[in-house]
Amino acid sequence: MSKSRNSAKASRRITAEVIAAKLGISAMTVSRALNGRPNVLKKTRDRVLAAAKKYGYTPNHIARSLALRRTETIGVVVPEISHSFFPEVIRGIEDAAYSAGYHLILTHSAEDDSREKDAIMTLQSKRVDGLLISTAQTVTDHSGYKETIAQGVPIVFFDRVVQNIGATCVSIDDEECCAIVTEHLLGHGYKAISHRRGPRTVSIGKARMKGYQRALSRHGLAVRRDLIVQSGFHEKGGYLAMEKLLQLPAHERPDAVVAVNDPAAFGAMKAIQEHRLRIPQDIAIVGMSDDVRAELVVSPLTTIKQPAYEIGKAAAEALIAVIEGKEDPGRKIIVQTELMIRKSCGCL
Amino acid sequence: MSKSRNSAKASRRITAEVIAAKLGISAMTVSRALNGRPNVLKKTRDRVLAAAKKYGYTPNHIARSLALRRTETIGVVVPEISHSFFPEVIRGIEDAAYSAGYHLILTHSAEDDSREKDAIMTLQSKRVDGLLISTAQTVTDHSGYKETIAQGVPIVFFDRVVQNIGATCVSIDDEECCAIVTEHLLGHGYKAISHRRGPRTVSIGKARMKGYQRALSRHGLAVRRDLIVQSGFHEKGGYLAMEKLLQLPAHERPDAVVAVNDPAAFGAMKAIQEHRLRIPQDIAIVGMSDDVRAELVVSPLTTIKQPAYEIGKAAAEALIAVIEGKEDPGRKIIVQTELMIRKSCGCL
DNA sequence: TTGTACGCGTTATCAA
DNA sequence: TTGATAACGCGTACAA
Repeated sequence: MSKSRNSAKASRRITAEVIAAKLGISAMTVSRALNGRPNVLKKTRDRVLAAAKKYGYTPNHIARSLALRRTETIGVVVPEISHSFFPEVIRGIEDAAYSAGYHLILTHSAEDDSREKDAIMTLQSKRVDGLLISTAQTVTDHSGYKETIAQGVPIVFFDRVVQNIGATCVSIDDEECCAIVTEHLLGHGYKAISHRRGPRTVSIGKARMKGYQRALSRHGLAVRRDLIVQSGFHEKGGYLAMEKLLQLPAHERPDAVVAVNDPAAFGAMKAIQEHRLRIPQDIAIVGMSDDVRAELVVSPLTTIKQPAYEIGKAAAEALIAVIEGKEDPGRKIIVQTELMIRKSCGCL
Repeated sequence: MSKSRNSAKASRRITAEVIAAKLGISAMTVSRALNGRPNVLKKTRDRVLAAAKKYGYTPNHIARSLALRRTETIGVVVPEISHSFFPEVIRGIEDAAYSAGYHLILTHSAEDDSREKDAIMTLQSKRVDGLLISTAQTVTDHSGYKETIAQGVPIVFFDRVVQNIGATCVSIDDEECCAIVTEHLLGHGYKAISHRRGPRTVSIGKARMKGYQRALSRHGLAVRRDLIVQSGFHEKGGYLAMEKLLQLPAHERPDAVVAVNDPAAFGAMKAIQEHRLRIPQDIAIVGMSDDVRAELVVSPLTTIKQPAYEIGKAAAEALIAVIEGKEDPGRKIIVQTELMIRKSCGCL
């Protein structure tokens, strides 16, 4: 009976032990009752439940996590939050997590390598049960991911993935999708098709580039290096890349453009319009990702619709399955897409 | 020396104690070194840092949180994630939290009362240091919030706020903003101005309604009940409400519409166009929130720009200040807005 | 400057 | 069915 014990007693925060004392039972029984364990007398369980409600007892998950070495929490790392694609993905993640009783710690890397690394480290410190990552553009070194996996924290990549390092990957078939839009243009007679390519370091940039090339080869067309310009994933890059291309003499200009994603396409469209050229009559253009703005711009954009919500949901479900040992890591999950034909490709 | 201790040693997870053992010092010194406490020999600190890196030691924040009774984590509850407004708010929150060394647990209520309650409870179980909430539409009872605050968990409401219960509130001046757009229409000669009002249970719905009425009164116009129709916050509601209004005989129809927000305005616009009426010539319309689509629709929407990012940032900063005892709870923070004049109001 | 003992609130384990 | 004890891994307070 130390004095500190006495003085604290009055304002003591309610813990399982406090409830137990009120009821003249042990903390262990309180814990068992609240967790729905079978080995508790129904009568005892009812008394515990009533007391818990009466005193407003909320079990301390932190202590629980420490004892169980499980937090029922998933760490999420996205490169950006505002881009309309990610909020939908996050919604899918949240829904799946909620159903399974997991919570989300959300971080964003702002496309920055070191901030991503930092986020992953802190998330590990917080002992998340697993990680859901879409890589930042500047990431080139994958050893950090491997280390994390080696330490027993499973990773599921989505959208921007890193394959063959033991992590499950969820994405669309980027190569195939880009081949589809490119073929769509080829099928309508376009010959000089240009590509606004994405960053070389990001998986989807590389894959889409491949798809573009594959489509051309399949139609017996040579790949013209001068028609491939790096643009990044944003409007500005798309605009600048298109500007550059429009400096070419008229007969060398492309008659169509495959942009790595919709924002890049919007930028390119702006450049085309500023040059007083018409879409699709003078230059046709297609994008990828089905941004909300795609159907609203002056010449509605033909694009590939990515089911963002489904990607998030599938990724979270896969991660939880791995966490709970119901599934092995390293799977590749491909989510289905849809070609949205609008006016910008000139075939309507 | 129990046997379990021996057998576990080999695969033991690296803790401060493990690092300490390797170095022949105590766990406490490791802790001190890693937390940058002054009372550690520089030489010792360097050895600890090196060993930590070598063995890939990441301090266990869960244990730390338990000991400190602080998690450095903020719980966020938003009614929806996809609506373009909230992602920007979340980005602001994340940035402010990141700078201050806090993490975010993100939940969404899906506009559902009980799901929100559930989220708040679990968040409290996870012992977040504070809560950032934008209320769900169906919430009518505020006693849950009060209880949470009484238990010592500070709340900051943003956008959809609950005033006078001891929580800091961050929002735009909804009443004033709605008065401004309404006055803008009145100033350009519109007489029969209709309102697509929001849900009665949500603070911003009520405040905007008031602003609309105030502007009318100020111009000596009576409020016509038949021109006020509830629409909710979404396109569909805006559409249905407008449909209803267009059933009125032509001379009783409004010549302008003040929508509670942009999505509701889009819905209304759709209805107007389906009736082959022109915007703004036949019916002018203004919104509120500056959705990304506002400037892209056929008749670009005049609206109030809400600085979503700033709202999130201000809310997170205020919460952290309260958590760290640097500020008292209960403040009202008003974020500045901007009137974006486009074509839909007919004054360009 | 460094180490020891103990508490944070829960659960696993084993005994009753 | 229930209880006592010892972890989980860290930080505080005090002693050395």
